[in-house]
Amino acid sequence: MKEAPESLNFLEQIIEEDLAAGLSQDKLRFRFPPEPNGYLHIGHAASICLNFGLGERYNAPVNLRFDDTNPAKEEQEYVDAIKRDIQWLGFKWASECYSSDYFQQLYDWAIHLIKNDKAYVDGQSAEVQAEQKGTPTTPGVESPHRNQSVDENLDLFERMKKGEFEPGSYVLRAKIDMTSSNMLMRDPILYRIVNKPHHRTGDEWCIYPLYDWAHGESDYIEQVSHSLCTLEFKMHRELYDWFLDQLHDPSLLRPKQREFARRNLSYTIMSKRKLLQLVQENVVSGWDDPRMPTISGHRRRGYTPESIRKFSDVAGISKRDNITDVSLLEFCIREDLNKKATRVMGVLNPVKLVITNYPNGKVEMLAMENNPEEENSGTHEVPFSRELYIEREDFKEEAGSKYFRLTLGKEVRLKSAYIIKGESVVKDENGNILEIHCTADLDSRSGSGTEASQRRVKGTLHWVSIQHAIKAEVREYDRLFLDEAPDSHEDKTFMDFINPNSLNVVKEAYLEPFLADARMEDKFQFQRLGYFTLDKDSIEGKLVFNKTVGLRDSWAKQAPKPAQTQNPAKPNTQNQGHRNPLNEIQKISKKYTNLSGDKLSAARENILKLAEGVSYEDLEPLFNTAAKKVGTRIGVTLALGVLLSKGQERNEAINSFLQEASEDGNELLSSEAKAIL
RNA sequence: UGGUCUAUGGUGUAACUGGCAACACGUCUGAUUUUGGUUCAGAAGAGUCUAGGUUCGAGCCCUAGUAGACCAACCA
Repeated sequence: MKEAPESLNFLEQIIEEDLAAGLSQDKLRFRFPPEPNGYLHIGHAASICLNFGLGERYNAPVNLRFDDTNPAKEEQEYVDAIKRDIQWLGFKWASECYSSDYFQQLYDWAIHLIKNDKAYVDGQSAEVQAEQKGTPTTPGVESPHRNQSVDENLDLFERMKKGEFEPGSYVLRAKIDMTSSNMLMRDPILYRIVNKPHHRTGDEWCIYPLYDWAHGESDYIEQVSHSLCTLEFKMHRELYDWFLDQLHDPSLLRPKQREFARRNLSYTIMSKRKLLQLVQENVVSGWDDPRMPTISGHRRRGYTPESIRKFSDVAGISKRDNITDVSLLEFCIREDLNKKATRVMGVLNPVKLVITNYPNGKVEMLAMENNPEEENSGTHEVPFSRELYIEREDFKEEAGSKYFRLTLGKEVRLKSAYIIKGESVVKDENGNILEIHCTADLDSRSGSGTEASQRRVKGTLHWVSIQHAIKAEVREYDRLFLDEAPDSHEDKTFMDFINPNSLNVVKEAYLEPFLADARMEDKFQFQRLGYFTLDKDSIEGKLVFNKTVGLRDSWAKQAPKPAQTQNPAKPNTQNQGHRNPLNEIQKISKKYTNLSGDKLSAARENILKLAEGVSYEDLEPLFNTAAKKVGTRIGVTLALGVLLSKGQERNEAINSFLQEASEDGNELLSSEAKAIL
């Protein structure tokens, strides 16, 4: 068998190259390095799946490392939540590491830098130092402390460590290059003083390393071969390498930082800081609110680990900015749940249905398939009786032929039960429907094998027996934001796009009694409605269900849209400049010579129409289009014809362009040119 | 106005050392269906940001543009 022509992402290609260049595969090692200052979200899931996926692919260890160098923001709660989420996704880390475990080593290395005259203690204020740093376009100036003696630096750093100074009074800086075009190389800070207890080291330290000093060195200590991070750290690579240059022992592996684009999802945000704001301002109920893009939010909502891993896998990894449509995530969870979820019935917006020819007091237990997607999933029993609830939207007194549901005089099947026909309605004085009366074809019971049971009717409805139904709360969710990219607007913040209707609580839904025994980990499909799972707010006798995601609904698409699902104004990240008519013409023209017949004349018409919006000033530069780009020249010729007919004066440029075109070997071009010459 | 990175259907990714742009989602048909679900069959949709160049041949190479992202926290 030939190997499948598998395509590698660019990071896998880099690793393959390193392997080919002599890196031994058993040296491969990865890490996932979250800062414990918030909960993990779906973007982190991409990074987790990437790193742990590489670990699985190359049979290499993957460390979980908490980047805990800022005691002001970090908490044990977050450490615990992060571990829980990674485990839930199904990954096992080789070692649980903490940057804080390396504080002593980092300190020793800092001393080493000072002794080599590569670092110095600066006692200027943050403002002054910022001033001296310059801007991306102007070089910085050196600190007056830059050339202090090694001994003085050693002494000051020692006293920083001992806690003799106030926060902000002194920092340790690397001595690199205040004129570098990379701002991070302008004598970056290695240590600052923070008088806050650390969640692991307590009061042991009062100086803390900054990210750049801690991260690469931690990678080095752990002998991580490939340190993968998001694109915003690209600039840090130069510093990462500089630090390693100062202390790398050639007998040890030297870590390599590479960057990939973070995963963005449409209609949500992926910033821990902003998610924290949603939590703190009570826009959501917490980090695990089912509307949150966090892993814990998705879990609570009913997503499976498999679906999130599938999503990360199918979305892939690259270096370009992206906004992945949520529909891809929704596809992944539906695909998984379709195979797993137990089919049940529940009515969220009930209206009473009376089967007038069904005996009062009679109860039948009907068999209902647990999962038609799975052979041996079995059945469970659903009680059927004279009085039922069905969804209000499933009945109309009269409707067009495209409406497959219950109307007066038309037949539909009650799922797993009988075929019924609408007969009459009972209304209150305001015209609201109180009851629907129907008759059942009593021979048509599902599975009875009778001829009537085989009859086909257009629609099938779900239902519950009123007398047997259990009541439960059902929470339905919509996207949290109304904008596709809520945090990418210059004039507005993400808070301006909060969807006021993102949560819909159905206080009293009616569910089949089977659901009374539901457990937290169960996944259900409420037939025709969507996938649901128990929420943690459930208590004995008062269940709460979360709607994970609806079923695909090709009926709803035809009907008028319920809400703001579409957002016509595309913020689109990258403007490729196809907007103006001239660009359109160029685009059409390119393939002009490949066209024939109707398509050709349509393209010609199109160009002529678009040419109405083109100015001569814009068109003229295209006169010197390369000779072999015949299509483009035809387009230009056609557009020029339109301009001339509108009164554009002929000039030398026009005449020589047309002359040349009319003599061209391509007939299409020459004839168009001759026509207007 | 400095530096770095990126640019392929509506979206996300492919295309190995150049060889007539592929896959998934989404969209639209049709069939199947006791879920307007699923499944199956099919269709439409880009000629690869622009212009020039090298080449028999360019999404891949070269040049010049354009657009977007990132960089001046004692955050990570």
